Amino acid sequence: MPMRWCEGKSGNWWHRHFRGGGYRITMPRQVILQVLAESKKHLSAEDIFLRVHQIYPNIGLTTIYRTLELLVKMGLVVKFDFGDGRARYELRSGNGGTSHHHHLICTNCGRVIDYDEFLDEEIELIKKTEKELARKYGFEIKNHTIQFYGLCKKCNTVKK
Amino acid sequence: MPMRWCEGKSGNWWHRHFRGGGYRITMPRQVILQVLAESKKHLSAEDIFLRVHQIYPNIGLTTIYRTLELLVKMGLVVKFDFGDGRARYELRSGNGGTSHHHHLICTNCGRVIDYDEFLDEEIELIKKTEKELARKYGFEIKNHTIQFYGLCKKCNTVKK
DNA sequence: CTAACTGCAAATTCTTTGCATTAGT
DNA sequence: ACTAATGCAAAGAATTTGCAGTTAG
Repeated sequence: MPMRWCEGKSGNWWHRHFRGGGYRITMPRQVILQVLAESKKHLSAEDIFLRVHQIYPNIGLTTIYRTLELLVKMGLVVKFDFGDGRARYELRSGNGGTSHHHHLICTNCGRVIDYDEFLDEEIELIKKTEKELARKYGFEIKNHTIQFYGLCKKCNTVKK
Repeated sequence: MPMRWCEGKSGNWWHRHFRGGGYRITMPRQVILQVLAESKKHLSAEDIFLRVHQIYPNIGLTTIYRTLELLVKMGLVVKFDFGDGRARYELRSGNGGTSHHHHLICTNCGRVIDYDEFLDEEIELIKKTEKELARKYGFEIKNHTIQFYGLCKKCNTVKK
């Protein structure tokens, strides 16, 4: 029904991930991925549910959770915790390439900024650290997060 | 009753934080801080509750939560989320000095390792980034986290 | 066809809140 | 004494689970 979004003749870029894992390509999954792809930034399960609901009203919240869990397991989506009790989800950078997720979070109002300062240095350090951690602890590292917490300009002046 | 832990004649190091903020020094708070100081590493509210309970059985879980909230607000404790739906708490490094909290988390079994590779570089980069973010976005940065997620050696071989 | 997927409702789990009581200062 | 702090029970919120019906391959 919807589905008009960067699809090749043989399906979308993520189809192989599904086929390969023996997972079925269903309408809910397509819509959820579409929503994630369109609005990219740290959505909560409920955010996703609401947007998905507009496109395809039959999809339940449970399916959102189950699909997100699958997508995270497959590595297509990253799950975050900003400390407000609800998880956020973000599609991994388009296709290949390591994705980086750097957030600046206001602990008072919950505002989240995606920053991009010193990314190159950061990425270099992360890579190095990842390699060393993998070697030393035998971990297979899948992902990482870097987050700064504090008070945004507004909350800082209002001084609650 | 308990309280035999690095206290000067005029009270523990954290007393001034309490007095200064107009907060009372109560038994639950003392015990909770003792537990945090003794076992340092990423405890959940329930972990803390259980240990506190052994020392002083009357303290309720609610008080644990309320005290932790206060301690976080005061900056004495750092709150973490490792993605398993329960928050973890850690006492900030002893006294002064910026504390750094670096974790390597197995997404399968939940094991958490505190790593210490490339800390100097990391700290330097963090400092620089913090300064820049404060300048650019007007944030007053209070804290940060760096976490790596992946499969630990065991979970990786068992290949679930 | 048949096993994976879905939706609903109920259940869990973690955390917060209301309120009467207790205890620092 | 005056209030902050506590404990209990109940409420809330996010996420998970059981199960019968649905659908992709």
